[in-house]
Amino acid sequence: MATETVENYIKALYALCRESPSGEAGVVRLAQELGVTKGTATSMIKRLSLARLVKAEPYSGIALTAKGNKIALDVLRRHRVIETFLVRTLNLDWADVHEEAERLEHALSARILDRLDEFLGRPSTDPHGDPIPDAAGNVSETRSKPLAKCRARERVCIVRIMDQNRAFLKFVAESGLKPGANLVVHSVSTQGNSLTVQAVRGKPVTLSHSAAGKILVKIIS
Amino acid sequence: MATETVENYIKALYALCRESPSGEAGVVRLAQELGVTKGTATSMIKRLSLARLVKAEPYSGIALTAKGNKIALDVLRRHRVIETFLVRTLNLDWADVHEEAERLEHALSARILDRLDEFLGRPSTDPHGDPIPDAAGNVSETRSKPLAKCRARERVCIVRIMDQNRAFLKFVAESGLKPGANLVVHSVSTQGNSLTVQAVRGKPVTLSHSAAGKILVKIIS
DNA sequence: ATTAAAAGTTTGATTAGTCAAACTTATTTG
DNA sequence: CAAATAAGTTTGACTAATCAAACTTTTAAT
Repeated sequence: MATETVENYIKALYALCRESPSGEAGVVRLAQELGVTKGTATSMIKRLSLARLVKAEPYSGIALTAKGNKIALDVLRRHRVIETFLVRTLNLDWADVHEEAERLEHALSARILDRLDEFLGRPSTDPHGDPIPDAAGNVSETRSKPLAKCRARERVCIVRIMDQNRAFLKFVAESGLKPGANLVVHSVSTQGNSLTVQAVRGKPVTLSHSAAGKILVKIIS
Repeated sequence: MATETVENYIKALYALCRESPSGEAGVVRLAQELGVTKGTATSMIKRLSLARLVKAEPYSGIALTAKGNKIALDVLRRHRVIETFLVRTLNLDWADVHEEAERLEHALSARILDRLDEFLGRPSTDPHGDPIPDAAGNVSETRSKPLAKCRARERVCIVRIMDQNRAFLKFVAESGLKPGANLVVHSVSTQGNSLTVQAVRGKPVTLSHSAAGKILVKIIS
């Protein structure tokens, strides 16, 4: 079994590879993400490379191997099942659960994970709308687009919030923009740097382009 | 915060001090308990002593300080709340939960612990009958005596099983001797090395003296 | 009261994970 | 394109936790 530290590196690499267009991660960003120096990250990458969890040539990009990917999905599954449990069963605040899950995800055995998953009714997404990989590592992502790309008068349903920042999540929740909420796009500013939406029984909310970019929606047919 | 390793040393020391008549623990037993060499245990004791968590002179007994005791009770609380959750909510087997709780107890924040405790209705004992210290570190142990000290025809209620061994717990459960079960002591062998008991709606079970010594009971008035 | 055994300590080495700082390679940008 | 900057690597040192093996002290036994 990978150590807690290794799991954290793998998880961070998974996220970085996702959001980078090349599909590869860099040492400096990785180090930032984990709060270590870049030298530390380099030496860890060397270890992961030796263990065949990542593919990395000196002075070039880093990518997960199939083996590394499997670990990433496993950690992600544990993380998201725990988040769901903390919100649904223990009534923890939406905005707080990320940090808590971060600590617990490494201590969960396969057996407990499965019991927890069963107890929760095998949820397909966590409270942020992030898909929960199944035990085999399959992820089914709902087709969606950023709210930022919507046009005026479109009716949409929020699918996912792509940000774990506590302040942002608190704002999103207070505006009634949690996953599952139905919205109408009121208006889009001419320069496209903000848009106003209204939840079914809520007040109109104006969002910056960057905020609307982190909210994924599907169009209601 | 103490590291996971430190928490484990403290917890083991707490148990050893309890069961020793002098109230002090020794390095060799401690090392055995934790699966490390005695040299390792010695050097850790030195560190704990420096951190004022234990009181220890070279070549003599080890005792927890007030500070060390507080940590021990905190870990014990986390351990026992988790065990209760695993058995009551996730339906894990009585005999398996100890090892699982061992891994989880170090990853539980105070906030989650309290929510879990609340969710479970603030239980006073875990599934083995071990008392759960409250958040302030108070433990209320039910007055009880070992089943081994009972006489024939006494009616008793099982309060606590003082052993985490899986095989023993499986045997105890299969014999219907879980905490809360009511028994009649049928007979006590002349040499006192075994005794036969019968649960209310169960078959008679014969227990060795050592097994009966690990089962704590209270007399039904 | 010696001496053998058990308990406890010390020493030197190892692995995981980390940092600071010097260094090298790649990428920008004037 | 050359110089500046950013990205990545290496080196030497450190802490936590561990082991094996030599060593010392205490305890038990003859």
